[in-house]
Amino acid sequence: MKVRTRFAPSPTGYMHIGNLRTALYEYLIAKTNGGDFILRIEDTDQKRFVEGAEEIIYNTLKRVGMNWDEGPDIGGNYGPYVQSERKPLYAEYAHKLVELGGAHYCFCSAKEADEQKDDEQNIKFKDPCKHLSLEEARARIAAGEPYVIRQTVHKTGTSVFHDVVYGDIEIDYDELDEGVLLKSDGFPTYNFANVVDDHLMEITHVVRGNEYISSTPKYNLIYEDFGWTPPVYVHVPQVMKDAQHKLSKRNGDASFQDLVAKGFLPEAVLNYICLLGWNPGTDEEIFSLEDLKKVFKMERINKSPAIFDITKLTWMNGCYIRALSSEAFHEMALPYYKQVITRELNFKVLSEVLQPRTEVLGQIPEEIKFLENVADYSVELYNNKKMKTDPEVAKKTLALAYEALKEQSSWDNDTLFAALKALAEKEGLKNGQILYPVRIALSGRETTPGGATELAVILGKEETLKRISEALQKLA
RNA sequence: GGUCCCAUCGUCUAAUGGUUAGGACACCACCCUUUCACGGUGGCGAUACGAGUUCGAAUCUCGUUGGGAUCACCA
Repeated sequence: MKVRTRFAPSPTGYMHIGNLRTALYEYLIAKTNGGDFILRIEDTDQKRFVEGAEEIIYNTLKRVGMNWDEGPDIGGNYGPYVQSERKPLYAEYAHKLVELGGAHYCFCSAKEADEQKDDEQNIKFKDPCKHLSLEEARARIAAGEPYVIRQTVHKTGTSVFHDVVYGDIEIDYDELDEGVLLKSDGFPTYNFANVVDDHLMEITHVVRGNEYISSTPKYNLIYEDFGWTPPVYVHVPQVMKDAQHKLSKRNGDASFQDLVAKGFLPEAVLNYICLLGWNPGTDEEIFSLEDLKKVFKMERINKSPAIFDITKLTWMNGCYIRALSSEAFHEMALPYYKQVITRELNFKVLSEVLQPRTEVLGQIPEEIKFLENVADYSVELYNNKKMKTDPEVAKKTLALAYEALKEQSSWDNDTLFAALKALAEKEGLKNGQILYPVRIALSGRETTPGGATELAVILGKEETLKRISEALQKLA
């Protein structure tokens, strides 16, 4: 049987990290088994629908290269792939389930049911409608009375099911509540739509967060009552913000699109989240989606929750940035340059200097804004013990450097560095006594991406000489 | 509260009864070096606790503690 997995998000306007990781695992389980990955939109809750949310889902999956084989936009043999378009189907199956004894009509209001139950005291809603005869129930429906269809838990004892990650799980049937399957607006709940669709779409592996573990026996009961075969279950642990809280939009935690907006590369984010709760069993950590298709094994998914660590993602993003071709990096970095730079610079050299130093693209503007303007700085900066410089030394060496640089006709790093090095030798100075002050003069900062001569190349001859003479005035 | 699940360095994790408990991030030190970074070398640092089974336990069993999930006409 062909492996088929599905990613079934509800369009609530946001793709969070845990969701994306679930999608990744679903994709990989399909692709490592030569199967199909299906996209299904679960929009049965009309109140939560967010305009444009579907687009975010499509764009995110496309951005990371997880192409779906069937879905709302491209169709397939098991459509439609949007649950609101499948509405009549659920009603049909729900009524059928009533006939099969797996569900019953209920005329109680949501409020009535809610008032009866008590979580603390473990009191469940006991539906009086359960005892209505089918004829009576149908008569009331025919009379126009609003109703829902509730699941009937008709078994006792212990339900056992197997999960790829968690092993065998046992839950007593009397723990199961008889939840609503078909709402009074005619839409199914997740609990029902999910089972019907997974069956009709021939989904073989259901991958979802482990918060569904406790309701899985209810779903299995539905499969059983219909005479259908349940899927293989792969419940995955939560992705946490810290030991107590899971990542969520409410906490203001970063979504995939937030991370990308901050300058994280989609490939790096995907690589990182894959390793949250899964590992290949080797020491390797850097994996492209193509690599993962070769090494992923669902049996190696962990049971315990994993905390999302932005520091490690940042490191990994740096790895991806360094692995970029210099052209690719340059192109990606350019928009960030433009945020703070209006003057003409040697951007090509700037990119060469920045690439090994950049971990997140969003850091770039802050790192380079001194190239646009030198912020006011204290002459104390010229004090550096290791370089054996102070404002007095700087005054002298900057003047020498000015003259030496003024005479240079070719303006590249090797030439400039050789010239200043030769100057130091000639004057009996340490390299640093010239280079350090020049770097301060050009940047006004204690540390900079690149050294003195690299900054000079980036700034160009005219601006370099201008900044050195301004520094000399400051030191005078 | 009932039920279910989880528990190795700060974090992500490896070790499917026998390892000086391994790797990665972070941190620290040193090397490289025109500052910073990159790169290299090294260091710090964990089996939650208590019993049991066993020649031998991070690993199996039980208990304790801690955490999480679930108990919607949300998914």
